[in-house]
Amino acid sequence: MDERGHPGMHSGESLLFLTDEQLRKGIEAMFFAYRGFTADPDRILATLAYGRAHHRAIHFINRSPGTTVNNLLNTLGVTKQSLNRVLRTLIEDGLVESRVGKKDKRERHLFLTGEGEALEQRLSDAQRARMRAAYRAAGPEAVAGFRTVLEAMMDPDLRRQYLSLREENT
Amino acid sequence: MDERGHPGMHSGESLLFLTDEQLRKGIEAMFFAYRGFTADPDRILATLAYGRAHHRAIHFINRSPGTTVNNLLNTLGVTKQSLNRVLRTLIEDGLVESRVGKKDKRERHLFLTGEGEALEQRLSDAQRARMRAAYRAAGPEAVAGFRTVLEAMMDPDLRRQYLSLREENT
DNA sequence: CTTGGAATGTCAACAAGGCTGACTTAAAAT
DNA sequence: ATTTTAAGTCAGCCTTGTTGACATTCCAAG
Repeated sequence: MDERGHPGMHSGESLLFLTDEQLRKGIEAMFFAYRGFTADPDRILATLAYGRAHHRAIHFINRSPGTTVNNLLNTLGVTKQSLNRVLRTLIEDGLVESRVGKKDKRERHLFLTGEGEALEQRLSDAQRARMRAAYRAAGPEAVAGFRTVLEAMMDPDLRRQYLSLREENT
Repeated sequence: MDERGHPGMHSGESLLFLTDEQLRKGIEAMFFAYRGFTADPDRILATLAYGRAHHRAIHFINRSPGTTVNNLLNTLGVTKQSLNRVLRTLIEDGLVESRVGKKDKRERHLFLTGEGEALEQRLSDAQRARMRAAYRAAGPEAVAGFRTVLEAMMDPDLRRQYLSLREENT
């Protein structure tokens, strides 16, 4: 389709970085990078009979201790049945604790146990090691650009969640 | 530590962008952005009884027409049984054509049919639209940084594949 | 020419982790 | 008192990944 940037759109600036070829490279970069992104935790999880879904739950419970099931549902974007299956095994295995809400007793507030925190550490250490290497190799300016583009790529709802993440609900 | 990043250095410079908190934000950015990244094609695929696996196969066959099954296997990082299941439906549905190799008749070379190309267009148009919006909002420098960090995040094998992608094998 | 190994395809079985739908329980809100 | 909400559960289905076993084809080395 449009192979080179058309100068006359917004201003006179070069839009060469918006060609289909550039976009295709970006798409493939996302695909390959995401594989790397999940590779290290996946290896650890495989030895424990857990999967990526468990990792995600653990990550976000750790980030927001006391979060409710509903909150987690919205963050993860899965059905409560899917989440419940994962959560149940984590609670049975003693990695997550579910406490009945004080104000609203219908709610369950989720916390990592000591053991849960230990696994979270193992997983995020592995994932951060790769991120750290990539960040260090790329430098601070590239990192800023990386984050900017990723934010712009999110759905608005998720971007809001991503940007807020300061709410603690206990 | 001070706040400004100094582009070219690596000794006494600020490493604030390498804190665990910064890394965690990067990790979550990847998670949320990847959701956005796949959302639009997923919606189209859902109406066609295809999944992400079909999209990936179609994408890489389109990128390298005539690629062999083995090549595709390496690129996608799945087992041949998994790929075969997807490939079979695509061939049955007339989106992909499999031609016996001329030099080595054991190999199958894969091509998109007209119909296959049409679907590829629909899917990649949708995906590129989001990427284009994100790129435009972020600007060329951010895009360069985005690509740099993603490349650094890949496994070395995959990075090589990502960077080459010029081989045509027919 | 024979044989070993590579590339491909296929069958079966299984698991993770998505989904929908239906239903229960408890508690809050109206 | 009734309705709505939060959570949990059961059943069943789908996609997409996995292993393992095995057949076929055919190149290439002995």
